[in-house]
Amino acid sequence: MWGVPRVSEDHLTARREQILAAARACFLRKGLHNSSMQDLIKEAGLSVGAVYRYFKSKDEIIAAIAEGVVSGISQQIDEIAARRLPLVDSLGLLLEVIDTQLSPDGALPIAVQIWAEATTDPAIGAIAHARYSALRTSVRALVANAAESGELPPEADVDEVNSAVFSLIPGYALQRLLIGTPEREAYLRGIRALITP
Amino acid sequence: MWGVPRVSEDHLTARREQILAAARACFLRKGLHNSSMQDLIKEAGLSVGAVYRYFKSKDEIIAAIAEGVVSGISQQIDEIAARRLPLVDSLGLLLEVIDTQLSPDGALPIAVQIWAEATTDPAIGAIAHARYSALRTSVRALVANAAESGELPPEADVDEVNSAVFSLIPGYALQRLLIGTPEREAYLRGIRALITP
DNA sequence: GTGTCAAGAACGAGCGTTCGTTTTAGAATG
DNA sequence: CATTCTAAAACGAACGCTCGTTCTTGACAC
Repeated sequence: MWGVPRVSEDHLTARREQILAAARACFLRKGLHNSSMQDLIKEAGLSVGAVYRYFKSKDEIIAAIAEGVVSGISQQIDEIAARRLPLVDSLGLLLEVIDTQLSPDGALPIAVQIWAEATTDPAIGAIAHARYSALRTSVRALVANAAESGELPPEADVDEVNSAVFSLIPGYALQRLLIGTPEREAYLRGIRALITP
Repeated sequence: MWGVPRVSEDHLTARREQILAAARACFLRKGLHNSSMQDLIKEAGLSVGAVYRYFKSKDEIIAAIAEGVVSGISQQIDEIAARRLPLVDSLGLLLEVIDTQLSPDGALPIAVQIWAEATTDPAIGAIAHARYSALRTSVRALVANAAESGELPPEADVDEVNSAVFSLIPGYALQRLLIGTPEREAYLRGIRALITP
């Protein structure tokens, strides 16, 4: 027969999240591959056996983190798009979201590590592909709004323009992560000057 | 009397480059941390001792690769800037350069791995900072040209605009690496539509 | 008893690195 | 030119250690 669950399902997902949170903390501090299982087991305050009950390998933990790393950002972009503001204003709000994720406990430093992993590990590559596409699709709504409100040339292709607009997001994040500049407002002024010459 | 170099200096730098080339090949295939010293020693066709004569640790090899990974690109950007073409035309040429570096043996897949390492390793972080800044400065010449030839609003700040323009380069590279799109020409049309509305 | 769940000792594999030894290049010598 | 000599260069077995993972054990709820 099947055993009756000893603990609530909430407890189980909470444990899972506890492990993932510990893993994120370790990966942020030491990187995906310089964090040992022992590191993140200790960080989670659990035992080896407990962790291996919820994830059957380190790769599975990495994959789970890759799955979740930008889901919050996607949501927030959708909310911004729903407000149907002018393109540059939307981008301003979007950059605010990015700024909150640039901190040492934000999603973006881990996202960069996932990208690196994606270039050599097909399983992570597939996840990164899916998540990055989803982000790109969320931003597309901003560009579609701009096209409808006449901010773009009538013959402009929304997908093509979106490729360029979307670049501004990881481009900003990478500059901030690697060289610390520019400030959000300065970056926004740069965009404004570029797109309305 | 005293010993003189037993082999030519060319031989020594050639050996060094042989090791770095092998390391690049391994890192491309398996990533920085999933490539063992034995992997890249075998790839180089040398012995353990030979490799450790030229580099005193794996970290030193990684640092050496980080130093050199985008130097070729910087040069090519400078050449494009010297031609003083309209901004979008320069970007077109620049994207051609990027395309050549996107292939599985190009510099960019390794650059992404370096970025990831930079977020957790201060030594690599400093190198990445320097190299990324240099790239950004090279692109700045393109924007400065555009400002001089009246392609930008007179009050535009070149550095601020450059932050935005520069984003278009890693932004393109990341989209190509992670999701395979867009084509260069489509991307360029998107930029054109965005900046001349 | 019969099952789940957690604990942590134990394991083999593989890691980066060291080091004593062998080979080799080429100047010195006659 | 032939030989000797020596430090540089290359070699690769061996080392200590840490890795990710498995397995045995037992506590606790039915």
